[in-house]
Amino acid sequence: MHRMAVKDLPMIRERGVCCALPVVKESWAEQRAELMKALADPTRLTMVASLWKAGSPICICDFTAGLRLSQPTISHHMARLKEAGLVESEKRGIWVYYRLRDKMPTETRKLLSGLVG
Amino acid sequence: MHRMAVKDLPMIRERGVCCALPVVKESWAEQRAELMKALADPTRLTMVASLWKAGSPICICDFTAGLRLSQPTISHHMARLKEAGLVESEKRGIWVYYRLRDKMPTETRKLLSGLVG
DNA sequence: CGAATCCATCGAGGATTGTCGATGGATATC
DNA sequence: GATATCCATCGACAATCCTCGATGGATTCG
Repeated sequence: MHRMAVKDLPMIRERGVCCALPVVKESWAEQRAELMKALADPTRLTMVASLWKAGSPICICDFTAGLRLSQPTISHHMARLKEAGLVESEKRGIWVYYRLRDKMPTETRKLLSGLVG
Repeated sequence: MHRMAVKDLPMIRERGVCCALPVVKESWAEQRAELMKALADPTRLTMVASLWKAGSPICICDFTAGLRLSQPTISHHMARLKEAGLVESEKRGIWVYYRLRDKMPTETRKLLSGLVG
């Protein structure tokens, strides 16, 4: 990537006029930040990574057993992932199985790939 | 990616024994979650995207002017990015220029590429 | 039917976060 | 030296988040 050399930094700049380069809020930032928040937790990252690597549904009870957190906390984290559109669930008897969502935006899938794979 | 069909889900499972599949906390999760937290904010995402696309240092005063936030808030967000090892700064007169950090882990750079590019 | 298991939801406590105004240091201009 | 500009830090406030115990619905086993 091309990068401006340090010595090329403007030495002089008109004081009080700071908009030499227009910086505006990115339109996608809000939505993308929501996705990042859903992934900004070690427990949820582990959940996503496990589901990704397993390639098959995992009972939530296995997360409750394997991670060192209470059952409500595990349930809360999984609900958070579901709300973000990352996982989907299916009830099977008294058990509930979670898996990565089938239909995911390409960019989201790419992001997960970079995170986990 | 191979995905187990719904009908292949185990119908019966021994009650009270939930560790059919060992799920353990991923070793990289903690560190990676810190990086995700740094990126889990629309303002900071915009900052990183602007620096990425510009390919050259940007005066922080341009962020203060362009984004609709107070100067201390902009400064705080940038400090957060710096703390996460995503940007580095250089003082030039009374101005401070920020740029994406030169030496960044490959995985981090890949993540940014998927986010911004 | 009664007991046991799995799970989601509720309510609460403590920690973290995003935002701002106020303040002061550093630097350049007059 | 006095003044003005840029910026980081501090203190504070409201909002959000992570975690847990308690509770109740759903389901299965005896």
